[in-house]
Amino acid sequence: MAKPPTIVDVAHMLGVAPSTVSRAFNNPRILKPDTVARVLAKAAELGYVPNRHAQALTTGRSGLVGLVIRDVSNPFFARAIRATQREAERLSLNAIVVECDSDADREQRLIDRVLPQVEGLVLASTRLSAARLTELSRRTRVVLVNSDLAGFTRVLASASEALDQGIRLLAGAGARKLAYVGGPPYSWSEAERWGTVRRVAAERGLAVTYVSANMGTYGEGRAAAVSIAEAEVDAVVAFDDVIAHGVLDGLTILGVRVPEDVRLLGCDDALPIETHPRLSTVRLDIEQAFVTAVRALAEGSVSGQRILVPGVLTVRETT
Amino acid sequence: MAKPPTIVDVAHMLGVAPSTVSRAFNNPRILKPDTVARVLAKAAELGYVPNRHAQALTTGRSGLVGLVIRDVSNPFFARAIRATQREAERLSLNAIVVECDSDADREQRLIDRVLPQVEGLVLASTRLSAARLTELSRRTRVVLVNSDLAGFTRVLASASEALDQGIRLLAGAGARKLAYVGGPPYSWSEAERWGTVRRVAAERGLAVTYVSANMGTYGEGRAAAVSIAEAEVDAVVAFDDVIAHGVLDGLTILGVRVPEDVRLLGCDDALPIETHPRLSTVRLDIEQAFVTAVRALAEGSVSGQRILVPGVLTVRETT
DNA sequence: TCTTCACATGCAAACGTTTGCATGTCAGTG
DNA sequence: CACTGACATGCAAACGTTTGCATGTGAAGA
Repeated sequence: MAKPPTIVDVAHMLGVAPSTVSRAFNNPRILKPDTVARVLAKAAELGYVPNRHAQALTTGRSGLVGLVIRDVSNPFFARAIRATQREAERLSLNAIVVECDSDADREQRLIDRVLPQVEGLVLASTRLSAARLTELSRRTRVVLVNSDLAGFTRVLASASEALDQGIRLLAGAGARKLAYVGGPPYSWSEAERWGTVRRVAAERGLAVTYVSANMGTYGEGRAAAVSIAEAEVDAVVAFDDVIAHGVLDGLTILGVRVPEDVRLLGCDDALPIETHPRLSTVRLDIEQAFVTAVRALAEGSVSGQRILVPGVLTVRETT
Repeated sequence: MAKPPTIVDVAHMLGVAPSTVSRAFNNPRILKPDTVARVLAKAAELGYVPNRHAQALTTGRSGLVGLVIRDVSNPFFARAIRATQREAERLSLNAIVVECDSDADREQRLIDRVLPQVEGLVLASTRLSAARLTELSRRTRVVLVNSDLAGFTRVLASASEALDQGIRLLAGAGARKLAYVGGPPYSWSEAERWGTVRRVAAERGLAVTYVSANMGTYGEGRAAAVSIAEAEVDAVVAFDDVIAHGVLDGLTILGVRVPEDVRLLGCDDALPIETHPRLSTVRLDIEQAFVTAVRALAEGSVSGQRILVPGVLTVRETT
């Protein structure tokens, strides 16, 4: 691990000034093409790579964005990570991923830690209070995903419209009693989904019972199946696919057939696997949402706009 | 986003030298306790936070480690990311995650990009050639996970022993014909697993057919079910749980019952969900593996040791 | 009372870039 | 042939730390 060559090394070997080398990389058009070529050639020969720390120090730009999520094992966030990283790559950035477990204090702590290294932060379904977010936005650029807080640039992956369609479909197929298995409370997604379910159910004259799966785990979904079976509903809408799969498994164990006895609709469409029968769901355009978020960050748009990215109903075998 | 206070601001307000402030943070014991207290208090009051870029420039330490993986949506890597980040956190580091899709060139490109920012790299199931790795190790610290290359510090999450047990269990239950559904070729894990299956099968006098699922996706697993059914085997061992679940679904569609007609054993135990019947598998200690890797990096142990982390057989309902 | 030394702190260089300004050259114009 | 500019490049300061060395202080020992 010999120490790498610096801009000065390259400059000396060529008998030019360090600034010339710097410009050959950052501002080649103001140099004589021949000079640029010589510098680049020599740099390649020596294996010169700019020192990002030094660059960051002078320019204030570190080339890093932070992505703050709740749970890496949730497939939703897998898609989020991939999209974020891909877009960052396109913008010559690197992404640093932080998992913070639905715990606001931990989230704050971890954010404080990455803060000094990043140019900006994408917060997915953050648990931070409005006050803390405002404070945060004074220290760095912030873009919110799936949090609808006025004044912030925010991207919302909306399931509302597709869910509406889905419920009408269920009602059309004869469903009268509905259960909604809710996910993490206080999240924008939960509020939007539960709100939509309640509203549309009311419009269509469907009864709806609420069952909770606060942590959003598979196990909770399976446990929820018991109360669902007791409630003798015709259809279930779940907060997301992980929960939906839990419900599916739970119902199967109890001898309830899906979709014959009960129809089931999930949300996200992010699972790396399928089950049998294949789950009907709302496919969210998570990629689009995070790509948009990263772009907004990079552009430095502190515009505070509210961007909605709609999902689409994907009917498979459980409805 | 007013520009944050620097060490010099703090120093001036207190009438001390910048170096004193620096020492109050990094080397408090050589200062008068009272001074330390005053500095810390004033720093807190001003909201002073050390500039990591400047620190990185002088010390050469960026506080960042890179984690290079193949596929974020694979649950194996979800556990890897979590463990890495947690351990990094404990060591006051941040982790930067890079997904590179089983593509050596892309991997090289992305590594080159993060290289200047990180103190070291954890490469999980890398696709890089030995030559490239050697070259890489001259430029930064490298720890390998699930690649067994002599000379490098490497951590191996081994399924061998547990797989051996599992196959003996299958044989004991009367299995005579085995299928192995292989994952990404050229990976150490694949070599170890397939090697173990073949060896143990031979020892027990079992016939074994190889079916491939090169990309390691659910869909390939499901497709593989067809050839499995044709081969009329008694038991299937799959490279990992994602594939195993695909196989399970595929077999179910074909009317083959698991475990009655065919027994099924997966590997990893990382899925955020379960299916019905619950999958028997080898639970790998992925956390332990990555925690070890990060520690080795942080300690700067270029010792080149080979660390084996064994998995345990977890019998559930498919065997 | 003078010397010695430990201890606490200050000074200034260094880390590797970027960038505003100064300088030098040369072609084109009058 | 002198003058103006455009153009290419050099010079040096700045970014915010860390750290080896120098300095100043006061207490302990002689």
